[in-house]
Amino acid sequence: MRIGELARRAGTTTRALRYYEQLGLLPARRAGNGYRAYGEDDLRLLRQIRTLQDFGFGLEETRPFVECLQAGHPEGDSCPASLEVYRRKLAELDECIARLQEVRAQVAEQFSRAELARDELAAGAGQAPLCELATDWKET
Amino acid sequence: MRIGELARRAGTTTRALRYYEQLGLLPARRAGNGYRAYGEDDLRLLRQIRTLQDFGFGLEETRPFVECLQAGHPEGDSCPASLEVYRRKLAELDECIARLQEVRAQVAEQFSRAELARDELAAGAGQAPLCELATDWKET
DNA sequence: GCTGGCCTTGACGTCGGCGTCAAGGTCTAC
DNA sequence: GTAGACCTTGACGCCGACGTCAAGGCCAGC
Repeated sequence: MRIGELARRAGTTTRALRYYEQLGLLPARRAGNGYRAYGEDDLRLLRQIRTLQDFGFGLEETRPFVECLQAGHPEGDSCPASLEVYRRKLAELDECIARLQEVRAQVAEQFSRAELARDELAAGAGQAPLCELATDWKET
Repeated sequence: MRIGELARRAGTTTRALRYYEQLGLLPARRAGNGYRAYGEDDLRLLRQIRTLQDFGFGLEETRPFVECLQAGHPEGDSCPASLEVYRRKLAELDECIARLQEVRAQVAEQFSRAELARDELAAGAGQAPLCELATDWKET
């Protein structure tokens, strides 16, 4: 299988595959004419990479999984190094989610405060004077 | 006030200030010698920028707030455009948090599945045969 | 033999928010 | 007059994961 077909079957681009090879992540054999030659195993490696990328893993973080598959293990996460990456990622996600939630709370607070201030200004420009007049009328 | 002092007082760098000016975000008057000259108002603008940046706002997203202050409003979020940015940001944050939580759940699932598989392999190498032998013993 | 579709390497561009260096001007204090 | 602390502009570097273009090689079908 040549690079174009592999890219199509994995739903990615030839440029990405060349980039992975450059990183040593997905090395390719070469045909006699210099073309990259891939097998079905490479499709598995590539799918592993893409799956993890969809989870937000950086390419370097996918390396243990790829190497695990290359070593002949049944799954990319059958190796301790992969499990360690899972653990680190979970901690990272928890921290990130917590930070975002805190930020969300602060932005929401600023937002409602600003809206309140706006409403008070609007009230001050119309309602309050009218009320004063109204009370004046009642008292007169 | 010159650029160095403003940077120190706002807890940022001169490079950042020059960059903001380049974006037209924080324009500076010039002294006779060509040095940038800032006032206390500029410190307020800058603090507004930094606060929003800490919330994860991009520089372009801070622009409505800065322009609002420059227009003489009491707060950076006293203008409709700023409130709109708040709203967009809240929606963005919600979406981002939701996506991360979904990813977290999927990674956690993969992780526990992988750990289970590992434990079963470990068991398969020792415990399971022992159990079979144990039942054999009972039945024999 | 020629068109068209594949492939090759190399190299520069992208996005954001600056960091960092270079070469030089300005002002103050001694 | 000179050291040193500030300032100026300009330009390249960085991070990650590629996109995009250029110039050229390989191969199948007509």
